[in-house]
Amino acid sequence: MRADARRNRDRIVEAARAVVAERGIDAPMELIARRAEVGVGTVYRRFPDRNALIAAMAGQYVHEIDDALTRAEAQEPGPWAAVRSFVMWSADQGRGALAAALADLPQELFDAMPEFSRVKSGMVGRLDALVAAAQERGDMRADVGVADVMRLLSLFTCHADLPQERAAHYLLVMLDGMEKRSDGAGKRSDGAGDRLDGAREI
Amino acid sequence: MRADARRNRDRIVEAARAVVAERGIDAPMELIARRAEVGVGTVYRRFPDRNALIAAMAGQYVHEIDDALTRAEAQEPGPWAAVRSFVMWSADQGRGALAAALADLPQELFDAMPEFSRVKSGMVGRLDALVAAAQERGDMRADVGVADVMRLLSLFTCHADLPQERAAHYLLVMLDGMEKRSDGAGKRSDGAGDRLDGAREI
DNA sequence: TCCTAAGTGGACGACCATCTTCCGGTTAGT
DNA sequence: ACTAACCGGAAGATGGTCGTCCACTTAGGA
Repeated sequence: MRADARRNRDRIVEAARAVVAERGIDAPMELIARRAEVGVGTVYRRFPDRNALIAAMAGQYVHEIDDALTRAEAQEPGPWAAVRSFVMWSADQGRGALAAALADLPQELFDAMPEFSRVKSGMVGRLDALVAAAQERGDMRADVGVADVMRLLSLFTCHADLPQERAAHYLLVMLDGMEKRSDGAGKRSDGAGDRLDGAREI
Repeated sequence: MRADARRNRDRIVEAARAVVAERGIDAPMELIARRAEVGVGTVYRRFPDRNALIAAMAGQYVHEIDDALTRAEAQEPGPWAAVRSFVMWSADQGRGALAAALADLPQELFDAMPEFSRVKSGMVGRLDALVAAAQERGDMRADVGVADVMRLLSLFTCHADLPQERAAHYLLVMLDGMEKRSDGAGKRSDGAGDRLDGAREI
């Protein structure tokens, strides 16, 4: 493969990520090509069809997330700190928007990417373990689960019209709300804060 | 207008609301017709084109919201209670999803509905006054504004995959977080809760 | 430098989803 | 019983996206 071709391939995957993040999973190929500063023909030379491109992009993305989780596990002092750090990393740079877009992949395409689902479910499992450990240690409220963490993550980051730093603030507030406090400040005036039940359902 | 025609007209508007809420502003006419249990022809007999239907639906919707706000103002004991009540009413029955869908109306259509924008901005103004009053009285944190209220509302209610009662819980937690507490419990461990700045920008 | 395999852009035909029209058959209400 | 109003849904018109094709360009070895 020629050097310029390699370069273009990378730019295309990069562009696909950006465009899918902001226009959803159905973003037209031409938009992706244009963002990569490349003709449509070039895209189709590298990827047999649209699905192949999406698959390549999703594969790269899920690995990136997986690595981030590994880093958080290794570098943070404890499970709760790791969860926090991972969540904030995910909220960065519109990664949440991409996740949300990928969430409505056609089932057919999803099935065609066994590795994607493998890495993804492994990652979710590890995050789940982290949450459980944090709760075990008493660092985190017991009535929220991975499902809540993931949901808030996608909620706060999948809207292009929500300024990024604002999303980060909301997330910090929510994370803060999930933290267990020993001073009793966690008691809410109308008990609403205690009704985050039904967690753990993935 | 014959009685059955009148009945069908209402069902069509109702169907449009439901379908737009769950499929977005670009939902196909046939889906709306089918939901109303009516042929496409019937829809076009009542509304000259797609835009006319959307406009009728949006007009009805904005008035409904306006009325709800009026009710909240009248029936609740104070401004903060009114805000809470209005927010929770809005979160009900997928109204947030509809609001989100209407948020990306084509500008052209938006301009063609002067009444819609009039009622809407009047409503936002009144809500703003309510928030200001609540803050004046010391019932609500001073560092959040209507913008935050509206954003959270749409955030939590515009996702079909977020179970409704879960969205309501999150909202309650957030509303609770906006409430001013005199016992000092509002002080958060890392100060994140104090960084909700930039409010009031509509 | 020259040569050529590899690469490139973008016009274009095929295809599909949706809008809107139209008309033969049905029905509410007098 | 009569008819003006109404109904459903087939079908033409339209617009947008996919993927192909080919004339032109370029990287990189001889």
